[in-house]
Amino acid sequence: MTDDVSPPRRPLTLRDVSEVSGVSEMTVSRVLRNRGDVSAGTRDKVLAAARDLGYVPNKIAGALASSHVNLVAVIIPSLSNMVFPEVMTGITEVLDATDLQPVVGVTNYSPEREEKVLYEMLSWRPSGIILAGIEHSEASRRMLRASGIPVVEIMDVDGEPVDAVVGISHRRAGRQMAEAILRQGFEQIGFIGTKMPMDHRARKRFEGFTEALAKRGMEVVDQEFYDGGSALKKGREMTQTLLERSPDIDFIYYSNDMIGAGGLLWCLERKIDVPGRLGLAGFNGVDLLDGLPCRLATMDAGRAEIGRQAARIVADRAAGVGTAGQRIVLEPRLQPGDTLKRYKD
Amino acid sequence: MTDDVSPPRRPLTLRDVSEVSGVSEMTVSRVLRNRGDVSAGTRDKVLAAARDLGYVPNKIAGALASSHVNLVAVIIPSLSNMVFPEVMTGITEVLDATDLQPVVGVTNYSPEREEKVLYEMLSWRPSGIILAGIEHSEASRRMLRASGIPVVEIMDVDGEPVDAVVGISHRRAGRQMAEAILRQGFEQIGFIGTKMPMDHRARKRFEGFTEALAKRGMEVVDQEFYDGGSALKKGREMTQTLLERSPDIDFIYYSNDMIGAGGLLWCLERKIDVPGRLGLAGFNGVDLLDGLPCRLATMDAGRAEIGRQAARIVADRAAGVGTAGQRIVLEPRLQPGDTLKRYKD
DNA sequence: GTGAAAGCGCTAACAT
DNA sequence: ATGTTAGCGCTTTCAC
Repeated sequence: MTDDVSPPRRPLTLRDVSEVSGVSEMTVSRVLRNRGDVSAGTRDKVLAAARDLGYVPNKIAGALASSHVNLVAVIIPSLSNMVFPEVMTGITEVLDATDLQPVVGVTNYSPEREEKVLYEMLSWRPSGIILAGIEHSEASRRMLRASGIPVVEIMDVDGEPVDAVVGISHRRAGRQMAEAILRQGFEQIGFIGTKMPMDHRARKRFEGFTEALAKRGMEVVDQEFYDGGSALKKGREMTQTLLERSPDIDFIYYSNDMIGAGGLLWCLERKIDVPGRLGLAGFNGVDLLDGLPCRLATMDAGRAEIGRQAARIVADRAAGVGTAGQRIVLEPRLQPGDTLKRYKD
Repeated sequence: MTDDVSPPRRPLTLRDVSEVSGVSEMTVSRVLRNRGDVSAGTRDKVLAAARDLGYVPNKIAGALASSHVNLVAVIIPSLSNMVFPEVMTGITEVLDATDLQPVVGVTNYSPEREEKVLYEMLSWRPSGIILAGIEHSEASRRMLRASGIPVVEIMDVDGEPVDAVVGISHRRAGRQMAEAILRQGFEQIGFIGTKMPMDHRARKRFEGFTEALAKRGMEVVDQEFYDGGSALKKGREMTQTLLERSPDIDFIYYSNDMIGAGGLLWCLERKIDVPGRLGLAGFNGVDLLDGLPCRLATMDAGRAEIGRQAARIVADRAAGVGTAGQRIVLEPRLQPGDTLKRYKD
């Protein structure tokens, strides 16, 4: 083995490895990709040369020549969210067993950014695209369709997917939560949520929720929307605001677990009887809730499972098996915790 | 404008746009990259053709031809962490003003995975690499050096960087926290942390911490380490364990805010006088703390700022300005909150 | 302002 | 088991 090389002015190429090992570029290429038959001797020579030189293949050239890219674009609205990291875990878990590599792009819930990120990623011709949500700009949908690449929209199934879709019905999740609440005899129901325009899934849950109430001739008696800042703190503040404005409220439905947890902490401090005097529920089933003094009722969307299924679809399609336009609808799981059940049903 | 096209069997190329618009490939290329002089008329024809066809450039070919890739590889240990998303925010903020695009890879604190992700990313010849931590396998360091690409190691400055580095000294952060605690007259100090081998920064903080105690002839009287699960819950459980085993403890230093918050919640429930009977401190300055009933003492590492500085270095180097081997040391900021100060100093 | 030719570093396909 | 040829879709360079 030679000395450590000093930083090269020109990136190394197959040719360099070929010259050092005395083997043709083609054979070097074969060795480096474990493709075709290569004798053990040649193999070792090549590997040694590549290692000594510190050669790293140029996938740009490789991809152009083979028109094959082992990248899967994953486009999500946010990282600070607790929910998408879990989806990523599921995706990685499945892709790790293949030669596909996830590449993450973040949109910050902005359709314009989504369009830009999508364009950028498509221009690298990935083997598949996984993107959060089912609402996209018309231009984005056109790009997706025109790409000819397997597309999996995740999280939400309420709408018209471009190709495959894996998720839950958020409308249904909202409906189910409303029904569970009504079943416990709560009657004055308030809502605290994110400002909607950006978050379609939260909006759909709210719609399903109010719809189920309406079916019983009821409606949300008061509501409050927030927009950034520490979710836990916001939950606290908004819960106080809501209860001061509408003291009769006996249940609050939160659009996510973080603000719900804030509300719960506030109630516990105030010694409010939960759920006797006031019931609470959130959405997501986040890990965090495990550490709270009492467990917030919530609904788990099975995010890791969504990631796994989406990755599986992409992996299959990339391998040439599997069919376009699959639709996988998962069932949200109600987790009653300690803040919902006044009676055993 | 023509009808919407049906999904093409073959991805579109410049040549397609060229034929439709009746302009040479070269000119089409110029228009699409806003390069060189093109007459307004030609320009419009080309743009219209590209839009109608739904053409998305092939960056693989472009990158090969120009040997220029507008990607910045960002390699981090985890997404579920609350800290890296903030770093990403800082990175994105700066790169958004350039034509560079961050691409995220996740290592799950595994050196082997780091090596693999790094190799994979280097093979796409990005314009820069930002990676968390300063400890890497020898093979990884060799790859980084050999790549000739600007490298910025972030978060931690205690060690020998490959090239540039932006972060804080975690050893110093640990030392400072110990000093702040001693200044408040605490004497029986316990520690609760992550199992170390994976997390070098937590280890260094602990080392700095014990070192500062040792300087006063003191040591950590008891400690407890954890390894996964809900951090909040673990914080709770381990705090209980520690205090039952060593009831004399009057301060607990946590290796991060999440377990610290769990401990704090547990103390509040037990009506333990904080910080009179027991002081608490964590590390990171996470947003979450804002929503707790009382503010945990912590130390902010300026994560967004780290991201911004790292991105700035990469952007400058990619633009040909700036020099290799920069070293930016940020100062951790103590946030005393409500769980540290028994006296005004 | 526009076009033609050459080639980026690799791999598919076909020799041998 | 190994080598040769052609070309992936762009951009650089130079010519007009």
